[in-house]
Amino acid sequence: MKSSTHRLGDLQLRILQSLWARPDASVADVHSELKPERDLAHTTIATMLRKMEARGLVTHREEGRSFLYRANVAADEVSRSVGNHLVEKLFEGSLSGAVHHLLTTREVSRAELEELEKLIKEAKRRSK
Amino acid sequence: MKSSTHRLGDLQLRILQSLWARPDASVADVHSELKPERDLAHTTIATMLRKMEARGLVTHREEGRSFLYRANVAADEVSRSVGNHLVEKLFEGSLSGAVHHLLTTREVSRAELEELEKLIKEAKRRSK
DNA sequence: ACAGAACAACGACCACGGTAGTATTACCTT
DNA sequence: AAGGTAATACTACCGTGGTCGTTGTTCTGT
Repeated sequence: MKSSTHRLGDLQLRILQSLWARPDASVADVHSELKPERDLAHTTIATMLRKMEARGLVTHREEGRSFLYRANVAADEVSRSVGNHLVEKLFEGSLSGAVHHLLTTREVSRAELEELEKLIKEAKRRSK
Repeated sequence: MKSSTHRLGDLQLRILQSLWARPDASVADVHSELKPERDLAHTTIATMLRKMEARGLVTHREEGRSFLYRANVAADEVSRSVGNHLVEKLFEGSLSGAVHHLLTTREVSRAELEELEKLIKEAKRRSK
């Protein structure tokens, strides 16, 4: 729905993922969750969230003296947008080209291959 | 091999694609090829190429009074890097998650599905 | 020989992701 | 009441993608 949900920085994406996992999250919540992987200042998270709110990615409501942030874009929406953009730009819209590349350049377990086969069978059935 | 080939802007990627299609290309070549889709100034391409050279993405050699640019990163390398980065960040490393998302949110033709099945069979055989 | 085209070099500017320090305010504890 | 604590607001800064204009140089056509 929203325009250009694709260009998202790594931190923004990570913050969104943190928000998707819960109904609400304060700055401190997000900060402490990200602490192990990225040792950022509290204010960095706060600033980022404010910037993200300005772009419509999140919203907040007041709860006492804290803000509780909530994601304003769905995980589906973002992955669709980013994924499509990638396939479009990198593989000229060819899905099989994209998948082929993923298959040949990554380690793919047997289980994952089986899973993929199932997915494709299902897609075929659906498109029937 | 090179560090962080992943973060590439749209224009940079487009320029690389243009370079991959030929052995050498002058600024004018790239500019005229991109003209229909993006009406950019000649200097924009030149500046971008210079910046990209500073980052090791391309190289140039002098040919008379023009520069002939050549891609210094392989197409494979870039798509692998970008693709992996995406799967990592967006689907926590799950390839099937990524493919699943692509399958369910895009229009996929029957022919493409067949193509995918073939790819998977091949991958299974190879991993045997 | 001179005007103009072609081209690289350089600098400028904007947007934005990322990062954080400082200021301010409000609350809590002793 | 005072001092510490926790929270947001504001400002600033850097890197970089993207976009050009200007300038200087060199080549070329008449």
